Amino acid sequence: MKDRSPLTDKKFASRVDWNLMRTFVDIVRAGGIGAAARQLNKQQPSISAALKRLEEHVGATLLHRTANGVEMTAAGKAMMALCEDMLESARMMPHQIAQATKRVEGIVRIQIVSALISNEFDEAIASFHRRNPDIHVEIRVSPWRRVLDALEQGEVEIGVGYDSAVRASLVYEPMLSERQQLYCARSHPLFGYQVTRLNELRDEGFVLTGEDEIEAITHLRRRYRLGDKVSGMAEDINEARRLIVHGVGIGFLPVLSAREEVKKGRLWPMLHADTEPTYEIFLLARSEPSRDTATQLFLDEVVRRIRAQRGP
Amino acid sequence: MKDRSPLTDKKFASRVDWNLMRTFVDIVRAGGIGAAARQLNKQQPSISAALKRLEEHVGATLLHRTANGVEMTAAGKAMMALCEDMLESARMMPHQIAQATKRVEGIVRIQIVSALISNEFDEAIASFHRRNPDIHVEIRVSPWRRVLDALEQGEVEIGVGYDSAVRASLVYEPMLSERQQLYCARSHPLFGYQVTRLNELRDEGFVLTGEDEIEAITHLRRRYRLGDKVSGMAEDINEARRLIVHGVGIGFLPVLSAREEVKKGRLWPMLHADTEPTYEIFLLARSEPSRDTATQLFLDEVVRRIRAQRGP
DNA sequence: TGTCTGACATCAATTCTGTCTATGACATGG
DNA sequence: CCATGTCATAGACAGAATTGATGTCAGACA
Repeated sequence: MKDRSPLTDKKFASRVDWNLMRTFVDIVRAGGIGAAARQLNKQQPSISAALKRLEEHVGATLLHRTANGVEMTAAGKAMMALCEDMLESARMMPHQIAQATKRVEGIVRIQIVSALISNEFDEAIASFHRRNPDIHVEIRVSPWRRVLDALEQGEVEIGVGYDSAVRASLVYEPMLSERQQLYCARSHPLFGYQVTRLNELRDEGFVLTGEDEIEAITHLRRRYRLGDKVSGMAEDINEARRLIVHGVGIGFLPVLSAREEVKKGRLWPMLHADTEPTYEIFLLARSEPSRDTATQLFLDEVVRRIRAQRGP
Repeated sequence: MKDRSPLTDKKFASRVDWNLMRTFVDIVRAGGIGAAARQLNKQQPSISAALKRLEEHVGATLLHRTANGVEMTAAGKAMMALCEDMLESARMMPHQIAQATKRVEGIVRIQIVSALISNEFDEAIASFHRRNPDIHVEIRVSPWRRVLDALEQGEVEIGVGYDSAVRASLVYEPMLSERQQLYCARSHPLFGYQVTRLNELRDEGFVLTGEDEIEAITHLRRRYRLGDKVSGMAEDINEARRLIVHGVGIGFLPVLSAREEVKKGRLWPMLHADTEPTYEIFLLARSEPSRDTATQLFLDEVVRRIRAQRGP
């Protein structure tokens, strides 16, 4: 009965050294034992031995040692998922405890694209401020490229917007998918008509959103030579909408942000709904280690809500 | 900068000894430092020191030491929640790894009350068998009291049924809430009529379910002196329904189990829907340490599904 | 091929840190 | 007011993890 290693051990959780699980995550993330050792300022044999101990307790090979690093076995992947959960809990501790202990002070700066419509986000801000009245919340509006820059520069903690690529320095939480539509004013000759051939619009005067234009739209415009004739320009969607409503030109707007005007009969969607360009709006933050407690709590709040919304 | 204790530590998760979190759970669950020490076969100062180390790292008092044990502070409660998450992950490891590594063999015996209708449960069994074809699944039917006994005796691993109390040796996962209704057959003079005064039924011949009768119903019957005249008896709901359908007597049945017969016009619900007795059906298992991998995996599967169902 | 490099494993010596024993302080209850 | 429970502190100790040196193996490159 000395052999208390295998998987049938009922008291596994109370016998293993939980630190081995943290080390395991480090090894996998680093991609190898030596690599992990360097990151942790330890000696390589130390990590090697730790992994061995863990595998002994578990009773299965977790990682295959290859000539250039390690790769997870099936068991390793299962292990990794659980270990990452543990890490996530551990990471939360300072923040959660700060919140429970004292009133957290600090500042959360948010940079956001204009005219975003999201109930979850609004509610998250409200509830966050209710729970943490001493945290100062600041919102700035800018074109989406500026949102990304500001985040990476550390000018703000949180971003909301679009991105064409995925940067390692940021984390992306999908918030909602937005659609855009091409609108014209009531005074426009095509008001009330659906346009099927985009070429027909080549000579129309366009209201553009400049730097704030989503790339999908830019491509679409290039393709059909739309907007060669620019009759108006505003980087803020709300202002662009004003220009379009007042007949300065036709132009693309997010459907939700135009809904009210459409209902009032002041804007007309010119394209068939199936052809509306779609893109994802993300909640953005710098990746882990550089977040302070205020930011982390805000992030928790929003992520929790948008996940709850997306789930079902 | 030697002082790297407080809450603002960005690398908290990678500096603390994760084992302290397990110990923390043990202390809270045991209700005191000494008590925890005894359970863990350690000396009291050892645990005391561990808690102190943890509190130092966290930078907050987690537990108030009182004359008879400890009690959690606000910070302690926040900590406890996260530590329990970690423990839960750790507990899962042997089972998850077993599943990932080999085809798990074993047996899961389920004792269940008759005529239970639950899609989630059915699907869970199907998907469980798909993922673990080598695990033998056995289902037995019995009155609810027998379900509880069988579980506690270790005759079966899983139970589904009702309980009037809460026993420490079992864990309860709410599965669905069932309603019962009083039915009569088509041949009955009251078929088609709603009974408002239960007293009127005092002289009716009843079909009873004996030991399988839910306590709420027993009370209801006693109160109105129903079922003094017993004209039929069957512990299996399906058989009781048969007796009622064929006019042996009137009797209570779960609404779902009678639905088909009602639709076919062979049974009639005599009471107003608002007065239908309601009770919870639980998924039952013995508490933690005595579960084998097969049982744990089955439990995971079912719980995951019924939680997903209940959540929204 | 041979050799070089980088990856991981093994081993003995050392350092460290958690544990134990013993003792003290403090509250509660009879 | 003493008995009995709680937890805290201090110093000795032992075991476990880390170190640093060395060994093995696979792939890359010439």
